[in-house]
Amino acid sequence: MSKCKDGLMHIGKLAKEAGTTTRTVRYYEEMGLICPECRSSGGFRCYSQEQLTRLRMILSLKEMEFDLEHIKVIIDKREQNKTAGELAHDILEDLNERLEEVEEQIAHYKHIRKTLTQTIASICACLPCDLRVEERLCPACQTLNQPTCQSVPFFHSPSTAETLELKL
Amino acid sequence: MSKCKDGLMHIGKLAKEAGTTTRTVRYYEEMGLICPECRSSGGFRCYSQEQLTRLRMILSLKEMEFDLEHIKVIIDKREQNKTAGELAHDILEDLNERLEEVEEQIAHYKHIRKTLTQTIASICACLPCDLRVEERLCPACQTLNQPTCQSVPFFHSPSTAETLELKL
DNA sequence: GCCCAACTTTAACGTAACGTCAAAGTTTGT
DNA sequence: ACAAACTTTGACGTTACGTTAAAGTTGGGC
Repeated sequence: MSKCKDGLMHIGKLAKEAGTTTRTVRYYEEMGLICPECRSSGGFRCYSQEQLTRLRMILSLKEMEFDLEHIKVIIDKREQNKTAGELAHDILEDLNERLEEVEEQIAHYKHIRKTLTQTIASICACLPCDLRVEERLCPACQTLNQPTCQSVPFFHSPSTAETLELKL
Repeated sequence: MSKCKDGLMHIGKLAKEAGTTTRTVRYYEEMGLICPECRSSGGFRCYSQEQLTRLRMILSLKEMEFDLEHIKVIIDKREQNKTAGELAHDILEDLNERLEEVEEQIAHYKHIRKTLTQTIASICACLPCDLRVEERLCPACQTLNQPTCQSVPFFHSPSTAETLELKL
C-alpha cells in the first residue's frame, strides 16, 4: 500500500480517511483551511494525524453547512490561545447563529411545500378538462372560484390570465 | 413615462411589472425561456402582455425552486397543443416530484438542526473550563461521558482527539 | 431640430465549492 | 528497470444571475 515516512500520509490516504476527495483537500488548501505538514522530495503533500483531525473538523462544520469562509474563521479561533471556556463562548455564538439560519431554511421549505400542495390541488381540478390551450377557459374552470382557478392561466390563453392571480 | 408602440413595453417595464430585474430577463432569454415579441428600430426589446404572463409563470415556478432547465421543460409543455387535462397530468408529475424533493430538504435541515442543538449542548459543558489548548483535556471533560465529550477535540490538543468521535 | 436624462445594448468578469479532464512527473512493488 | 497507481499544476465547467463598463437609443422639453 501507499507508504510515506514517519507515519505521514499522502493526499489520497488523507482524503479517504476523512471521507472526501483529493480535489476537496487541495481546494481547502487554496482557501487557507488546511496545509500539509511537508512535501516529499518529489513534491507530494505529506499529512500527519493532526491534519487529519483538522480536516475532519472542517468537514463536520461543512455538514452543518457553514460556508468555507466562516469555517476558516471558526477553526482559526482554536489557535488564538484562549481558554476552552472562552473558545466555547465564541463558538457558541457561531453555532446559535447557524441554528437560527437553519430554522429559517426549514420555515422557507415549509412555505414552498404549502405553495406546492395548493397548486397541486388546484391543478387536479383541471384533469377532466378536454379543451386545448387556444380555447381559453373551459366551463368547469369558469365556474370554479378564484383560489382554485389560480393555476388555470398556465393551461389556457394568457390573455385570460390578466385578471387572475398567477400562482402558477 | 416610457412609451412603446402598440401597448408593447421595453425590458425595464416588463421586469418591474413582474417584480424582477432586466438582467434576469436577458438571462432567461439566453436560456431560451422567454423571447421579446420584436425589437425597436434601435434594437430595444419589446414585450407584450403575453410575455409578461410567461415571465410571471417562470418566476412562480422559480419560487418553488425548480431549476431553469426544468422550468423550460415545463413551460414548453404548454405549447404542445395537448388538452388541459393531459397537460395537468404532465405538470402534476413535475409538481409531485418537486414536492418530494422539498420534503427531503425539510428532513435534511431538521437533521442539521438536531446535530447543531446537540453540539451546542455539549459545548456548553466546556464553558467553565479554564484550560488552554495545549493543556489537553481538563478534569471536568475527562469525567464527562462520551456524548458530551464529542466536541472536546475542537478545543483541546488534536492528539487526544484520535480516540474520540469527532462531532465537531 | 437639438439636448439631456433615462433607458437599453452587448460584453465580460465574479460568485461557491468543488468535479472533471489533461499532460507530465513521482512512488512503489516486483 | 518497468509498469501500475498515485500525485502535481493548470484550467475549464457548473447555476443564476449581480455588477460594472462603454456605447448607443428614446422621449420629452425647449
